[in-house]
Amino acid sequence: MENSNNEIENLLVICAADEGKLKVLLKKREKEPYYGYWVLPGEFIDSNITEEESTKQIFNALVPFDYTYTFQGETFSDLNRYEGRRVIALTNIVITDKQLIDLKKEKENIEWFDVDELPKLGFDHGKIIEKISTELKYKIACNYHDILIYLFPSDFTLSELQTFYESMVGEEIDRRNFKKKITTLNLITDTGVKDTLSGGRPSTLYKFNIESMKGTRL
Amino acid sequence: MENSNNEIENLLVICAADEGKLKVLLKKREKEPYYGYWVLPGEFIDSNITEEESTKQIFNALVPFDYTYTFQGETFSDLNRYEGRRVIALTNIVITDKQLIDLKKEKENIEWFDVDELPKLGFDHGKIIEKISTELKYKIACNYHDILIYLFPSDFTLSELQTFYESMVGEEIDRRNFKKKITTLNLITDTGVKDTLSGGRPSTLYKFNIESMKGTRL
DNA sequence: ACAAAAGTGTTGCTGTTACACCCATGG
DNA sequence: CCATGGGTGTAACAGCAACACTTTTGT
Repeated sequence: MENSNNEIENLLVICAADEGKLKVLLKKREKEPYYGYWVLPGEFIDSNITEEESTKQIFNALVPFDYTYTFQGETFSDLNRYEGRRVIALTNIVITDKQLIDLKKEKENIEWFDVDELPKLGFDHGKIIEKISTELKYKIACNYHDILIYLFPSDFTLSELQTFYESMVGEEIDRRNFKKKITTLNLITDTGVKDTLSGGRPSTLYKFNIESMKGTRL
Repeated sequence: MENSNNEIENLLVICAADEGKLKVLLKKREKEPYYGYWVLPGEFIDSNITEEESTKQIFNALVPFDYTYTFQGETFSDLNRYEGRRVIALTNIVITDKQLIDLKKEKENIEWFDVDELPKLGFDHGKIIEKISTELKYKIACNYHDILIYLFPSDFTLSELQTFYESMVGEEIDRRNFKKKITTLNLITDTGVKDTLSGGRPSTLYKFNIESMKGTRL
């Protein structure tokens, strides 16, 4: 066979870290099928648009600025995954900063959800998010530190980072040992600023040392 | 947009371990474009065949038995990757045993190549193999031991395994330390059989302990 | 007897775990 | 002054790296 004919969609899994949890941005669907359900933002693509352009386009339809980091996820191709038809879903993971999106969130039909506490999802998007978040957790657990830079672009406290890290690897870590680990690896720098928003003693705000993190793969 | 129209192909990266190296099975192309070049075996797919069926079909067109392990690789979608058209390439990595395929190789137009010493390849298949073999190397380096079971299904010597492992992680390891590592993890069992084919003292043949390896991810 | 490859143990080092008390702030 | 959360050091242990000589076979 020298030709074929398929429908393709590009789905975005837009991720951010907040309150020590991995969040994903979902959109409330405005038409049938699955009217009113939550789904991953996406669009059908045709053979004249690149995956990257499509990703940017979907993202910009939600918020008016650019993301900093994206990479391809698994492709889903079950025969009946889209209303009985086989629409192949490419997925792209977009890492962004939750605060940025919150600032400009005038739209009522998009919302962040904790990946472990999802609402009712349309199509097979529940399965997709589950697979991709598992993959992300493995990557972070396997010390692909690069991803953390994008999840924590601005200053953060050690507790924030630790809580997030713990939820990714699924186990608790001693505070002192955690600090030792990342300071030994030279991953963070004290910004000199303190955060007084928490209940007790103000916590130091850190930022990542971008140089030390490039290619720090286990 | 609620419909789209795309050409899709499924490409197989069929892998085996031999002489301590990662090998990939290529096919000599029998028509234009790229007549006579080496390419990944594959086929165009349509919306009525599953990815798994297609993978099996492509594999069986080359050899008359089944593979034991397969998983999805990256998807390639550059606008002009297929003769100026955008044909989206799904990839599937198939892990098999080189000896099996050698036994039945009556075909002249398929051949194993070392992933680091490839011939002239058609289309963008060089780039595809490079990306996927890098990914595979990372997985093996990150202790996804499962893959090794399928690359070494039959008895093997420690040197064989070590040479292969070294070429995957890109560094040399002390023989004693390597043995210590995998015996501590309980990964292998002495089969009692010796291999007298090498030059010197006969080497012990081992097999993997399948039970100990399930989910041994870092 | 020699060449080729396999087999084996010990020591130091380094990174990891376990663990508890004091400090700075707000109410 | 009390509640809340943040900050810090040390000692035992485990896993990892470095290292060289002996054994078994074929020729």
